Amino acid sequence: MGVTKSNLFTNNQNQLAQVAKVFAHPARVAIVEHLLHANSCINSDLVQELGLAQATISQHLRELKEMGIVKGTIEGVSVNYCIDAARWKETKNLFLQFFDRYQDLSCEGC
Amino acid sequence: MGVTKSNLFTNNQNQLAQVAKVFAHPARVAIVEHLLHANSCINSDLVQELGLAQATISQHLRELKEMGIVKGTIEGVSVNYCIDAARWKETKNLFLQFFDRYQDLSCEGC
DNA sequence: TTATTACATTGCAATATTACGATGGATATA
DNA sequence: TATATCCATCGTAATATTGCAATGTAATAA
Repeated sequence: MGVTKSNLFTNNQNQLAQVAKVFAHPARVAIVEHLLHANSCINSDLVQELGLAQATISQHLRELKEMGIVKGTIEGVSVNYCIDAARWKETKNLFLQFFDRYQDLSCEGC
Repeated sequence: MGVTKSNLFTNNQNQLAQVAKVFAHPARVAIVEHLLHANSCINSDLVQELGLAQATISQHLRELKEMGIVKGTIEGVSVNYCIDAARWKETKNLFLQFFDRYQDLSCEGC
């Protein structure tokens, strides 16, 4: 019926899926990459950079903020966005652990 | 209007987003983890393991196959699924490169 | 005060995703 | 041949996501 049955899965699986969702859209990947590159920027920079409407950028930034990967600081009229370094490391480790958990990939059946 | 504007982004960004989509659902994370753990299994194993309907598991397996991370081999009546080791490494590296591309996270503005 | 700038939020339309029952094809077994 | 098993696909329903115009808010500039 279109609703993910989160209760069937482990916390770790749900957590990884939720973080993966953040990177599951090229606009958000682009925003994160731009922030990593530029250290910080404002909404209108991203509108220029990506070519999406202001409202759309704002919405993607909101999701990134909700996930904690990005944080915004009010600076006069504008809001300065940047990567939350601590959360970035956490996220990175979540993926690293997932990929490193199994080293012995030896499929006999295939 | 609800359609991702892929043309606005780089190949790398679209590629990463597409792979991330695979992990953006806990059922697919669970399937991949089970396959990594068990080396290989059949559809009905996953139905038992996850508690989702057979048709739903089949659909998730299809997406994993389309992304190349999982491959299926016909074995008598059933289909034996396993992780494609080469693709797994590629995917892992895609994420590692993304996370490693920027080491100097020093936000002065925030 | 008025205008401008920078964003967030809301509301809408289009599309995508998730889930399952039902059906059907293919292979094995009695 | 008849029956059972395994699984892909189709059709359907519910929900989620994407994108934008319009509107609202708050701070600054004229």
